Amino acid sequence: MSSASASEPKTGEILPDWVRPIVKESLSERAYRELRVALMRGQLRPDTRLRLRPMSARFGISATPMREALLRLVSEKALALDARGSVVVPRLALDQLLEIRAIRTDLEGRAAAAAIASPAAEIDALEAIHAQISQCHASRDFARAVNLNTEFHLSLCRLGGMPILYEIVELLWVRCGPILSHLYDDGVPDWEPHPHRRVIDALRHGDSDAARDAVREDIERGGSGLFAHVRASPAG
Amino acid sequence: MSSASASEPKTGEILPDWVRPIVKESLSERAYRELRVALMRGQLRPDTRLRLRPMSARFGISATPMREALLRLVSEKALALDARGSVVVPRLALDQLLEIRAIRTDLEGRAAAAAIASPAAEIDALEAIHAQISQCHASRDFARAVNLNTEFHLSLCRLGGMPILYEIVELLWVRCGPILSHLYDDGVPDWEPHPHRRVIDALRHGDSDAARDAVREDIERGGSGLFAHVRASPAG
DNA sequence: GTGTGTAATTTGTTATAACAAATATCTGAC
DNA sequence: GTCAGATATTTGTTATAACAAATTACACAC
Repeated sequence: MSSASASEPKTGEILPDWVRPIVKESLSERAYRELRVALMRGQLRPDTRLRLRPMSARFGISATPMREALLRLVSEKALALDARGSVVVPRLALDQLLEIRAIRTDLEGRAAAAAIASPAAEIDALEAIHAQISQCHASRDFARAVNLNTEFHLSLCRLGGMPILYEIVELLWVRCGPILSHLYDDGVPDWEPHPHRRVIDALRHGDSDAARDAVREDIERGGSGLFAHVRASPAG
Repeated sequence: MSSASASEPKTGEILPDWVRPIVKESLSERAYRELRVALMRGQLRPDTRLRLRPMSARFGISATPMREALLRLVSEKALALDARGSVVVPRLALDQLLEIRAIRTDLEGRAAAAAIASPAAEIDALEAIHAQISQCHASRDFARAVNLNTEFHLSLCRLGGMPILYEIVELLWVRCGPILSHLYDDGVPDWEPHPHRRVIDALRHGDSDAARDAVREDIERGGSGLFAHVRASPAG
């Protein structure tokens, strides 16, 4: 799927938008995709067991494509296998959360630096997302703020024009999905200016170093609410 | 598999070494692993088609686990699907090779910096690998040099103690596997001192910045032989 | 009540079969 | 020889069944 899939409309379409590439999606891919967005939206709680046959019944498909979808997410480590071989929603360990943050620092930082080449319209779109985030903060709609924050980071990452890097980062976000809903458990940070704003300004000024540093700071200082929902790392 | 698998013996084992954790490996996992090492060793040429039933016959298993193994490698982008849905060994595009190199710069650099905490024995092991590489250069055994070079980088990466980062980097190496055998097509670089050596020295001195910079330089200056075997990047 | 054994069910895994679409092979006309 | 068309085979996909191992349910003793 991937590169030929619906992920990147990208090229300026002349055709009316009901003309879209025929994507013949297999049953396993559809199940995969649905489970993936459910994960990213925090709709699957850690330790939830996803048994094969009940799941395939819920999706109205047979065991074979269901298993393919589940195993694919396992291979991406968005899901995991317990001792029995059952698929479960994994619980992040502290080590893992810290490591993911460090990797995101590198990769999202690089993407942000590369994003200074973006057309102004794309930067405007980024700013629009952040404006919505600010609104959600004001109205204390944290559930939506979480999803918008994810969208901000992934959109920025996409602007970097590095598809391989983007997919890696996206996988890292999926892995954090099950605990992302607790992002604001510590309350709304009162940074002034908000790092997102600094990113946007840096992009507008073509300052790649500033863009990189701003994202890095956003990653490093944010997300404190997640740590409470993380498993103490195993002894080893 | 991964975290519970055989990848990390790690903890100082007291038990005799014939006592090893019983790994009940499913048929699909075995096929997956074999294909993966074949890829990493460059034994599968780009554009090779891996048809489902012939492959399952070759492995002596049925189509179901064979398909699982193939689709898993597809999801890791170590393999790809052509228009027909057949699994093929992908041909890297120039953009992709450049992007992989950039990402490796970040991630292997971070791992190298983190590796300064490694015990001396591990650094010795790294040095031993590089010594073998030098021997291969002298005897012009490039096939082995390629594999040893991979081993050097992955071992260094493992020393960083960041398992998530390690797996990402390993996937990037697998993706380069099919063209890796051409690493020395441009001849043996006559860098003095070899960046590997600078890495080792930096680790011994606990100089994380130097370690990071040395790996980065190794990545950025090396691998020129690969570019001839890369597909011109698609227009978009 | 608590425990213990057995039976029934459910689990993941693998093999096999059915299906449509695509590919390959063959046949025959010219 | 070349080309057209029909047939046969092979392709990926999905469903179903068979299997062993694990889990659960349940009945019965104490």
